[in-house]
Amino acid sequence: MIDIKQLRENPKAYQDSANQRGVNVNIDKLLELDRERVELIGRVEKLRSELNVSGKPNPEQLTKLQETKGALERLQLQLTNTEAAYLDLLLQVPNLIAEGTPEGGEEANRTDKTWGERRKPQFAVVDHLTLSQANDWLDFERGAKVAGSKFLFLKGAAVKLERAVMHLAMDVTEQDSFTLMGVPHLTTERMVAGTGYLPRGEERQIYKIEGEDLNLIATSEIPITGYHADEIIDPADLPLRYAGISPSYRVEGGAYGRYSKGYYRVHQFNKLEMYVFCRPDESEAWHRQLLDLEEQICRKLEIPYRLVRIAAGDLGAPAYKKFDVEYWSPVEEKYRELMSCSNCTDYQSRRLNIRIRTPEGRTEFVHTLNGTAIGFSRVFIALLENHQTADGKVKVPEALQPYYGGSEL
RNA sequence: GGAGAGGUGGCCGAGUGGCUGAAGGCGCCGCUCUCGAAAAGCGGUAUGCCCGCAAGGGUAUCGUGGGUUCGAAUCCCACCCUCUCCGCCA
Repeated sequence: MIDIKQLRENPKAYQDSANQRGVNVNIDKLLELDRERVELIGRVEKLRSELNVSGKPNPEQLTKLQETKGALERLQLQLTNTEAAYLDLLLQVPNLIAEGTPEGGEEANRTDKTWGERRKPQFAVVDHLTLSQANDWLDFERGAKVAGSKFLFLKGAAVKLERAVMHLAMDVTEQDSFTLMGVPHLTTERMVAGTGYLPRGEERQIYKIEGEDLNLIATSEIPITGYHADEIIDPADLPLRYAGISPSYRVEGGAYGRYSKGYYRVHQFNKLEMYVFCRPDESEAWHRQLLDLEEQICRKLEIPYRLVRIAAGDLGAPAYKKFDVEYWSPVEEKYRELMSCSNCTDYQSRRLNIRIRTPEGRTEFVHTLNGTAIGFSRVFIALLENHQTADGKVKVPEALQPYYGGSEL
């Protein structure tokens, strides 16, 4: 959610943001509803103050009060309707866009940095699906039998590799003062929407439990954001850093195609997610820090990568500024998404009411940021493709060997 | 899942229809006293929204949502959560 006061002052910035993101929102309509709402609030509260008399009224006064009450009820109904329409629209307004964000869609994403040697092996690198099936690491057929397509069983060395990679990343984040978190894997709709995910509708990414206000999380970002919902945090406790480990459940409706084969896009994968609550003036610095940690993890795993600044049209509603880390795929001969890292400023904290008390005694919304430490499905692909040997083995990167307990799989 | 008890401000805790945003205490912040501190005394100490340049005013909030009433923390209904006991269970 955005700040209506800021929107009143600078409606154009919000309309521009929506337009650039390709979000269809009518800011003028919102402002109109806002004016209507304020006017109604004024009238409703005036009537209320007339009703707020204490003591026993005489019969004459009683008649008058009953009339006022009737008028209030009619106005109140109007206000409720206006307020609902207003809120509905307000919640659709995306965050502002950071300065320096490339305009345009995905094609406008800008590479900011490239690291690592892209391998050009003498042999044909086998894709992860073929290699995994040959070694019985991933079983999609039985995954489909048990739960449907895009579900899988992870087996043997793949399970050990997952444990090792997670453990390594947990150590990296913990050394940087992140508190490791196990989280509820189901949350209420308020938490889903508050984090900026759409719990229903066409674009829905979230599985819902029938008959209950519970949804499977698409990332631990959702319960972690909710962790501090409705709290006023002592600024001395900031930044609050968490690394949440959990499965991510995603509907991925219709998102098939050539590049989403195998483990790349599935309904469930395990993830370690970094999350920061910080003071508004520090979010820019924390964004860089999160990105740096993501790079550290890639380097330890010896995965060649590049940093991409996400263009306006490719930004989700909560993100003010976003980078992706993309791994080099020798199979596809291109870079593909591995991690992402967003500064959501006060978009999520407003929705979930997470504030600090300033030294002047005022309250202010915190800023929130998130970044992938490990999304195992894609890390698995990146490792298999980049550390494959001519004889169809996979070399374990040096930093990972102590965690894995071996040098190849 | 069943039975019972309960949910009031940062915390404890009064309050069963009318001036109660809410007694009292603790904590916290200021001031007085002191060389300083403690103690004591005095004062202050929720959040959202609306109007206002401001001072200030208005309104809402006593788990949540509805209802009764001129008026609800107090009465009624539904739901949520916590505690105790029973059942079930990794």
